[in-house]
Amino acid sequence: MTDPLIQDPSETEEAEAATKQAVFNAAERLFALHGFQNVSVRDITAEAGVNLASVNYHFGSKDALLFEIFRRRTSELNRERARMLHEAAARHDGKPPVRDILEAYFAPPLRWANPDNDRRISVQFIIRARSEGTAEMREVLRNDVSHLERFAGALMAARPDLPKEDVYWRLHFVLGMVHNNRFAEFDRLHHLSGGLTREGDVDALLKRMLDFAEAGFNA
Amino acid sequence: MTDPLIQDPSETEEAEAATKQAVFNAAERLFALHGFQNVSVRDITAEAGVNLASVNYHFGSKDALLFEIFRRRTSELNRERARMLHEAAARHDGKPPVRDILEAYFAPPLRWANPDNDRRISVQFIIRARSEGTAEMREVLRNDVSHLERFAGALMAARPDLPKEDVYWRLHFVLGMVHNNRFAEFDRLHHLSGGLTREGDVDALLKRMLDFAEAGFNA
DNA sequence: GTCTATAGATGGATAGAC
DNA sequence: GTCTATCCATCTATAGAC
Repeated sequence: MTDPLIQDPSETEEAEAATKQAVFNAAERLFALHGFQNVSVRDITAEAGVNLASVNYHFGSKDALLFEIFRRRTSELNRERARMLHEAAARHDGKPPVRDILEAYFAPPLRWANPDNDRRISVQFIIRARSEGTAEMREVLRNDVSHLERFAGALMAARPDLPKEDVYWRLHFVLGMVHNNRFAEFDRLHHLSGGLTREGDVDALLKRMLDFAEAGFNA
Repeated sequence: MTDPLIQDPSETEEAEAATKQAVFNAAERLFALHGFQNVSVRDITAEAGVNLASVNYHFGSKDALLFEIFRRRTSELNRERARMLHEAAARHDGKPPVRDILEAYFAPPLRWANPDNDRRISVQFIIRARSEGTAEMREVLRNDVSHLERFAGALMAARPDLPKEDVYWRLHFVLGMVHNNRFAEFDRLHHLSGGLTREGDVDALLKRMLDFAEAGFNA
């Protein structure tokens, strides 16, 4: 690399990585805010400040870009949940109580959604993927139940007296609570309550969710 | 109307109404199953067995058709909920308990979703509208909180000891439980539970939801 | 690698014949 | 009122110049 005409490869890689990352971030943000079908490749490249062909060059296609964002974010989120569940198990001789299990599921997306957290937008992206995702993404969601199985198993161990059928249904209700935490729903609630509710206080929201879900689960 | 060449106007009106109704039904079904953006005017007219121009002739535009379905179905659903809430109040001297209030909110969409009910698809349409709706529809949802205010007020009367802020948050959690009742989520739950859960039994599902929500609300 | 220009496909809307 | 043919806008993807 003594030839001054040859650009430092690390610089080239960094520039390439920077463009790719700019596209990734802009796409995640726009998809999360406006929905998958309402955002065009032109919108993304304009937001990222790169040329129109960048999406296809770096990701292959719009759908492939969407899928890569989806895969990375769900993977990161579920890993964090699994880690918290593991820690809860370690604290309780392998048998954590219901509330600790639910906290391992609730806390990661709530922390991400903190107003001063960079990942705030990622939560909205993931929630949107659940209802607007492509067939490919829904297939992944449908088949990748492994992380949910860990939580279902932990709940059954915590409440061995409860029929498994009941555990699954109550888990379904708990999931509904999480998936409903969208910007639009918070806005509506804020409007309805005359400004009483403030979703910015994630610690308070986590406690509210846990109080409700724990009581419901142990009904 | 003695001239046999003049068609009976009621027949004409019926034919027109039949075409319009066919478009309405096909659109509701396709939108509910595949999402708003994934269904074209061509898909709708093909499904309805009418010509391509029918949508614009009878409804003005694709968006206007979408909005008309949305308006009619949400109106019908909320009227049924209001009626049940009114009946619950009549049964309890104007102060129904939490469980009866929640039942008035839960029961109508669950009854509609019964497998042998024609309105089964309408519930899915409404749920989809909440996340995929146009700006116009979301604006209606945001502003038309009147029916939710009735339920919030009833809950506050049932639990005057509870801070209003808590009532709103718990109502938010309850709404999440309802909005999560989609085909895709039921499929996923069915897959996860190894077939233990059967959402076809709406009476059993209503009881499960009420047990969970009542306990959560009274936590 | 970047960017422009454009191909190729799709969809909403409409004119005009019947 | 119905239906066909078509216009026009938009979008993804890509070829080719630099």
